[in-house]
Amino acid sequence: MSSLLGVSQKCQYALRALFELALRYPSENVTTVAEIAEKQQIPLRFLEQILSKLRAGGYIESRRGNQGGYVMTVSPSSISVGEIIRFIEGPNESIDCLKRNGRCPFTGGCAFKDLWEKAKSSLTEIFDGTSFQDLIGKHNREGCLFDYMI
Amino acid sequence: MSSLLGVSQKCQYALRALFELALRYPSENVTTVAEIAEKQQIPLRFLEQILSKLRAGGYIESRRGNQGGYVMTVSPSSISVGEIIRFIEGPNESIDCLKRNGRCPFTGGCAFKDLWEKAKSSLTEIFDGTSFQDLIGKHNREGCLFDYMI
DNA sequence: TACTATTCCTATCATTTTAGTTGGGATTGA
DNA sequence: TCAATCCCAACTAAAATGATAGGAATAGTA
Repeated sequence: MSSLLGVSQKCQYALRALFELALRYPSENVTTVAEIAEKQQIPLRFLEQILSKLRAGGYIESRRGNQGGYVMTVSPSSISVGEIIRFIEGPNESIDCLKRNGRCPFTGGCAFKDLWEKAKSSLTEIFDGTSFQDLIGKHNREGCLFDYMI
Repeated sequence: MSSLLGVSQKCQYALRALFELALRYPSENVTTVAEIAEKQQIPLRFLEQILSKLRAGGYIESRRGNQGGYVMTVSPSSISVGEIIRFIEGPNESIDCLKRNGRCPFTGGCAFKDLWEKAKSSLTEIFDGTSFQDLIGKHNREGCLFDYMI
């Protein structure tokens, strides 16, 4: 990663997978990992781990065994993209100034701190302000193919 | 990196080093790598490489040999933080959707693309809108110590 | 000239992170 | 019973990160 926005592939997979399940909400039919993997072009065994983690976080539920799969049980409008990013990426903070007990080279405060905070809060605002329902709305308005419904 | 804002340690060092030189602008006296390293708490040999790169980019100039060092030759008001971040981090793009020829899982367009673009442009706006002169202004207003002047 | 402080160039390296892969076990519906 | 499916944990290959090291080139100074 490197250019400003730091969102790992894994996290992008998680978001796409959750989006795929959100599209089916509030149906109680489960969707298999294989189907999500195919629709969203994610390596299947890697996706397994990601869905397992999302399940642990309470964002989705699973049904095991034959005819099993995953299903979203909370409303897509109640989950924001930002929440999922934080959940998947964890509490890592790459900016020294923003770390707890981060060291600033100047005792009087660092010239960059405000800037990093501003950038971070701007992203937080955008990502926390976008729910999966919003994504679905956009998706629909732009006339994407619902090939899974055909 | 990992949590939203993806700015490497190396890049933070580059920004701090350049800021340190900007503080001395428009003086033509050079500053040694050793002094910058000490003031900004950056590993010296690593900083050497970073300054070398900034020089190649035309942001600073060097004087070699005894009594040598680095000096800023362009106005701090003409260089933005965003420009330096891009210069140091390079053209890497971690978001699939934003890559040239990036593959979106949906042929009709990806539900996330707009979101990534919005986030990216928000950061660009913030970082490109902040020059090193702005940082110095902030630094001064907040009463930081200019211990190198004492 | 010799000496020393400095930047410059290139290679190497250790650690961590990333992005998976693999193997096998547990569970369930038919 | 059997096949489809999720579940768990370990392993791994590649890349990125954050340096470290050696020595060459340069320039001021005695």
